[in-house]
Amino acid sequence: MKNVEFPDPTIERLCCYRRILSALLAAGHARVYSHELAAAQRVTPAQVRRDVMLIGYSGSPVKGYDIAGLLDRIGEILDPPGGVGVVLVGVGYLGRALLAYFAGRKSPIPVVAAFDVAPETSGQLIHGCHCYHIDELSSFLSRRSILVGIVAVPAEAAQKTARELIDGGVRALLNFAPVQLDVPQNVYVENVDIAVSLEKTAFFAQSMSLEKED
Amino acid sequence: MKNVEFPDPTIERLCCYRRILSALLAAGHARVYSHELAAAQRVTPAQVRRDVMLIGYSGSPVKGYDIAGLLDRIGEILDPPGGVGVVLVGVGYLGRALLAYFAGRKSPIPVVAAFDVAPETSGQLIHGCHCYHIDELSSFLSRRSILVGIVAVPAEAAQKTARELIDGGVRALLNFAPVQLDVPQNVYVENVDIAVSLEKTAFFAQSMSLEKED
DNA sequence: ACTATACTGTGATTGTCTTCACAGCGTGAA
DNA sequence: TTCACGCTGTGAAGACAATCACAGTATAGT
Repeated sequence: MKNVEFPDPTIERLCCYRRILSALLAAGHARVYSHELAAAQRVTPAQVRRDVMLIGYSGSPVKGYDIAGLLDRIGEILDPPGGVGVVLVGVGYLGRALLAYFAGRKSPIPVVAAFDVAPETSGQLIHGCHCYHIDELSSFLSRRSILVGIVAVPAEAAQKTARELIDGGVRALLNFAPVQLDVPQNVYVENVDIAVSLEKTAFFAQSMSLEKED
Repeated sequence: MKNVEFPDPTIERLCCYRRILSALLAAGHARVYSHELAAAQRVTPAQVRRDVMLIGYSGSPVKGYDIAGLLDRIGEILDPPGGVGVVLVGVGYLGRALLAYFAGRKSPIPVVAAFDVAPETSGQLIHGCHCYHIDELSSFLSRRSILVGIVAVPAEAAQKTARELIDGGVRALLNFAPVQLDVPQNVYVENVDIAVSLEKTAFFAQSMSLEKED
C-alpha cells in the first residue's frame, strides 16, 4: 500500500470537490470538465486536474471526468475504511450548534456521543446525539474505537480535555478553543479559531476598502 | 502611508501573538523573547522575528521584545482606525453560539446587530445583541457604517445574504455556510467550513494512526 | 479515412512562505 | 575597559504549492 501523503490543501479541496460533485450528480449530470469544477470553487482548472492526477484518477479528453467514478475515488481517499468514530466534548452553545449542524446533513461522519461537565445534560438526546457526563468519557473511549475528538469546551478546560481524549486513543482533534493544544507528535490538531477568523476578516475589510474598486 | 500588504498567514499569526502577549502582560511579564513566543504557538523563533520585522517593530538584543510596545504595534496593524462594525445574519444555533462566544470575551470587535428571517427573533436581545428581521438589514446598513458581515444562514440563503450585505457596503464576509460565495473582487471572504474541517480531521486521524508512534 | 477541436495529463516554471545561518549589538561580568 | 554571551535583524537558501504551456488523445464531423 502506497503511504504517500497528500498535501494538506489538496485534502481540503477534495472535500469541496466531493460536495460539488454530489450536487451535480443529484442534478442529473454524469460528466464534468475541470474548468466547471474549478469555476464552482475559487481554483484554476489546472489545479483541479493536478488534484485529480494526485489521487490517481483519470478522465477522458473531450468528455471530461465521470462524476460517479471520481466521487468513488475521492471517497476511497477521504473516508477511512472502517469509518471513524467522532465524539464531541463540550455541549455549550457551540457544541449544540455543531450537533445541529451535523445532524441536519446526512454526514458521512456522524458524531456518536457528546460529553459535558454539566450534570443536567447527561442522559439527554440533543439533535439525535446521546449526551453523557464528562466522567464517563474514558470508559466510553475504552469501549469504542474513536479516532476523532471535537473540543468545544472553554479555553481553560481545553488542554485537560485534549489529554483525556488522546489517552483514550483519539488520533486527531478538531479544536474550537482559542488555545494552542499541546499534543504528542502523532496526534493531528485542526484548529478552528473563530476569534482569529473574525479579526482576520476585519483586517482585510479594512485593507479592501483602501483598494481600487474593480 | 505605506500600503504594503501583509501576507495572509502573517495576519493570522499576529492575532495569535496578540492573544499570547495579552496573557503574558496580564501575568505580569514585561518582556518576551522570540523563542518564548514561538513555543506558545507552533512556529519557529525565526518566524516570529520575521513577522515582527515585517510590522516594523524592533526588540533589543539580550532583552527581547517589550510586550506592551509590541502589543500596541500589532493593534495598529490589525485594528481599523475607526473600528469596524460587524453584523451577523442568521440567528440559528450557530448564530446564537457566535453571539455567546463574542459576548463572553470582551472582544475588540463587537457584533452590533443580528438579523434573521424568523419573525420571533425580531426585537429580542440575544447575548447582549439586538436582533432584527432580515428585511431591516438594508436600511440598517445604510444608516451605519458596517464593514464586516457574518454569514451564518443555511447554504441555500447564503448567496442572497451575501449580496444584500455587499450591496449595503460591507467589504468582507465571514462565511459559515458550506458554499462558495460569488462576490466582487473587492470583497474579501473568509470561509469557515466546519464540515470540511471535520472531514479533514478524520482523514488525518486515519493517516496518523498508520504512522510510527513517537 | 482524415481532420479539426477541445479536452486531459504533466514537465517545467514561477511565486510565496518558511527556515537557515550568521553578522551586529547591547548588556553584564571581570 | 575589555571580553564573552545570547539575543535580534536579515540576506540567502530551501521547500512547497500553484500556475503555465504544450504534447497527447479521443471524439465528431466531413
